[in-house]
Amino acid sequence: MVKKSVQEAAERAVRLPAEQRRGLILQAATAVFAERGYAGATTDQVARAAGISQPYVVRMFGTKENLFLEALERALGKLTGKFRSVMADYDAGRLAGQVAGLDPAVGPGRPEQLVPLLGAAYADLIRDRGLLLILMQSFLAGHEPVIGARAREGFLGLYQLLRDEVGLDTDGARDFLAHGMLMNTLISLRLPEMYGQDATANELLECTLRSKLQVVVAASKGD
Amino acid sequence: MVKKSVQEAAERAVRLPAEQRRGLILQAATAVFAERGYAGATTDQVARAAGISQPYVVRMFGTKENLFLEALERALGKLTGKFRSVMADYDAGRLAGQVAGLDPAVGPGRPEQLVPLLGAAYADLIRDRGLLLILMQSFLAGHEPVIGARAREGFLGLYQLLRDEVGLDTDGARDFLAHGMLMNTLISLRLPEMYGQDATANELLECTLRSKLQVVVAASKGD
DNA sequence: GTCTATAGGAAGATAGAC
DNA sequence: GTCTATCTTCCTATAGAC
Repeated sequence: MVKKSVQEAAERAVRLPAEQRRGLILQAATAVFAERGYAGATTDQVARAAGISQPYVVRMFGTKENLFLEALERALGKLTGKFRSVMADYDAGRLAGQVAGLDPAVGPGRPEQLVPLLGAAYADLIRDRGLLLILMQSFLAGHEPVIGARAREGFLGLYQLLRDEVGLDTDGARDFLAHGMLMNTLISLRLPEMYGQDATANELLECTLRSKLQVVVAASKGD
Repeated sequence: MVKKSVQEAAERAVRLPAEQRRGLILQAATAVFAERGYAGATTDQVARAAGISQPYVVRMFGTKENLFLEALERALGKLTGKFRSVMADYDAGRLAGQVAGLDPAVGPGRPEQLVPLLGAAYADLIRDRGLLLILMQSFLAGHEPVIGARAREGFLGLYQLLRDEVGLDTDGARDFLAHGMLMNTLISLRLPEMYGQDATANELLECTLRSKLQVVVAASKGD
């Protein structure tokens, strides 16, 4: 029966190695949770986004809570990974072209030079749809016993990274986090999608995102 | 039957004028939505918090969405109201005791003097449990068609207030919002409740909340 | 490795009594 | 002005086939 096999090809997901499938589901979950929050997202929405059936999502991750946790873990890992790789590049002198005066001995020190680099790296992460936003959603889920606890740890971990590895002082780390939270808020509010349509929104976006505006606007519009 | 009347007194809400009841429900809704988000909160939780039945909540506000909208409206109104009253007090010279050099002609200008005052006023709003957090929850609900739209408007309105009424420049308004978003995030994460238990959390809280720490910690612990 | 069917349990909203 | 009862829809999770 040709008809049946066509139907199957359309409705049935191709068999994939479990690890690869997990990755795809986590990616889909990140996007869905980022948009709708932990409570607002359904495992069925994740399943559709990943192109598989709802029970299979649950089967692979046990519970919705655990799925969120794993997506959160992945996001935290990618963020800290990116930050550390920027620092490694900087310390190895591989960013010579992008930084004005590269000698921390004179002029601005390493932390001060790293801040704009890390800020740009942060904004760049929005390409991975939902990565920053699922973090933000976890921060707003402080009342959830398991997820909230992990979110607290993760947030404090970021602060420690800024302080101990980047070398920022207390106020510097705070300011970096503050601007990160503002960026997340603007993205969550979907202001980048209004770019060009509202003068106030434009002003705020330009001033907040500076060099990374194009990236963020493009990513938000589903590029 | 004494037993029955006691039971009724315990289970049945006292009759209240509709307007007063609306206010109580909105207050309860603010707290519940602030904690669990729009999607995560249930009308039943709001009803319990307000001491009435779930259908009555729906009866009074039509839909859960509309209940959230009205609570959001109230929060936006209280916030802008508080900011404007601080400005009025400042301009009328009623804050002489609280500001160092009060003459905008010499030293720091009006906007620069207002910033810490508004910051303290902002932190003070946490006394009204959930007021700041329901705003934050609305910002994270950008995908909701109605609520998201109002949240965008509200956020841009705050930016305009800072720019046009307070008189901050673009960067000043951005920084103020950024630190507000950080404060909201810390509160949502329940870090104030950890105060005294974690060195890193303490450092971040002290540096972010400065003079208002006691207020925030007390309010978070349910005072 | 992936699906269909479905149990079991909320949650929002309505109807109608008091 | 406020409640109880309930309809309906939706969602997580399980069972079991292919």
